[in-house]
Amino acid sequence: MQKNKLYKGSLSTIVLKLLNDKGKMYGYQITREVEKITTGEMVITEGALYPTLHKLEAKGLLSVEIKKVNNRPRKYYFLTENGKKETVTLLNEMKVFIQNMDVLLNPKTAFDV
Amino acid sequence: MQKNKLYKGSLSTIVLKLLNDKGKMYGYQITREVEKITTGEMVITEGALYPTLHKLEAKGLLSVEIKKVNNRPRKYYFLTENGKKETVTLLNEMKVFIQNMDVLLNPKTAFDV
DNA sequence: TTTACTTACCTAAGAGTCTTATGTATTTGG
DNA sequence: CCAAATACATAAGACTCTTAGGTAAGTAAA
Repeated sequence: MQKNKLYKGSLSTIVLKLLNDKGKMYGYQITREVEKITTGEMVITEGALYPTLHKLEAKGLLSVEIKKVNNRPRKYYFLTENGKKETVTLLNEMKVFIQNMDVLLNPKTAFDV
Repeated sequence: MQKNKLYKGSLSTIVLKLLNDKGKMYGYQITREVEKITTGEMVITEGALYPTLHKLEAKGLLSVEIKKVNNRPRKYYFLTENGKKETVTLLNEMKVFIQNMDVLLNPKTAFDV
């Protein structure tokens, strides 16, 4: 998370949304996918991601399935039912935040109307 | 900062932008203004705001002017030259963040095109 | 006139989230 | 063969906010 700032608290929202869309993903894949989608502008560090995945699993929002690929283990994560509900909640919170930032940072003058 | 989430790191951007637009403001006024602009949806706690103002001042981004109003002191803050530059930087970072969140959270399907 | 609320400043302990720096181990590409 | 990529992980520390106080003066209402 360095090149372009990731405001603290947004990582869980990103992870849950990706899993919501893709069904199941493993950690390393998530870091690649975020870079791909944002054309390299946003970078998720592994030091932030893995603890976040473990935390979400501990909260019962994610489940894990370990598969061996090329003789190496991969941990595929996917949303639980509670995880799906939480995804909706967090996406809405982000939407409200962005709306609030919009009115704060792009105030409309009388001339705009 | 409770009712609707303020992602960590965004408070300085909000403060600098308000001061950029209003010229000078005092702490309590900033908390009122944010609530007013966001129709009460975003609340800045004083426990977060005052340390932030002191930090921005220590960094040389803000200057202070104390005025007595109604026999009580008010600390008016305003941007220094460096503060104006930093405001531009932080506003741009926020803009990029929001753009990245948009492509991450609102992916376009082939049918959208 | 006492009580409660608003204005206006402040600090400190703790929680939460990320950065930075490592570490391990296998596979792949040149 | 060696570097890079793949794939997981942890730990110390920094930073930012929450929560919970505290001080003090003015204002409104009962």
